[in-house]
Amino acid sequence: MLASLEPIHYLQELHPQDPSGGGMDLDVIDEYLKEQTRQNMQTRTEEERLIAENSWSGRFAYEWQYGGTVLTENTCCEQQSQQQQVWMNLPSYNEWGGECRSDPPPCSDTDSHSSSSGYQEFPPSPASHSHTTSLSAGKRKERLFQFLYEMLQTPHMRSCIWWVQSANGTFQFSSQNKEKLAEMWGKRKGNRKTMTYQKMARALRNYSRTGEICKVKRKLTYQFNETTLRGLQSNVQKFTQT
DNA sequence: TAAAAGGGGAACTCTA
DNA sequence: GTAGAGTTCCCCTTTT
Repeated sequence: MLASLEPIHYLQELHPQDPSGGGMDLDVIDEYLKEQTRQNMQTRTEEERLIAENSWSGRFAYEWQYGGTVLTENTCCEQQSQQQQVWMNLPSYNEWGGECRSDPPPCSDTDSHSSSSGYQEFPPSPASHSHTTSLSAGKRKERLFQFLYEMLQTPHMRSCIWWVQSANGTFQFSSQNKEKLAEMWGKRKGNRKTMTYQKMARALRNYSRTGEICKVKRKLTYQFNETTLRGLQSNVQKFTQT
């Protein structure tokens, strides 16, 4: 499903480098991309419009759990104008390949295996802003799998994390940029110390006990279970309907 | 063989 | 006070 909306060649054309390759200076790229993103908001490419067929205007998948009182009108509007989150067309349930597998099929069909060098710290600001706002409002905290799902729906994050098979919820971290993603998670949570991939992976392993996410026998690859994925998808649908 | 990744126990923090 | 959800540390094993 997503694969059809997000042909590999699209990404290859946009960002011909390997997502995990490079060893680039992320801070520099970060700054650069922030600037680029601001500009791109106004001049999105035709390809981006295609991929954003089900464009979603800036709300996060997890917000429903906050009871819908997450954002002030101001922050919400700010986000929408700053960040047109691209919302992928997600799979129907019958495409699910079963429960979490420990031995996934070869990923020749990696549907959004990013070639993006377009790392951008996400979100441009809403995370810390809306998140703290929501927390102070006494709502549930954002959970790691929600954060990861959000990142997976963010095209600019494809240098850090991407779908291997969106249809069954399989995703992969970039070996180059996984630490950056972990840092973002740590910042969003407001941790005292810097979050590392190792620590984030520890949290991910805890998910295997609850079954929300399980490890796949492939390097840096994990998989949402059906229920989790369904929940995350339906959250978004609720938002798009309201 | 070394480095990277994966794994898990256990104590700890933070928040609802 | 309690439970949930991580976070942090540490050490070991497996894979590349």
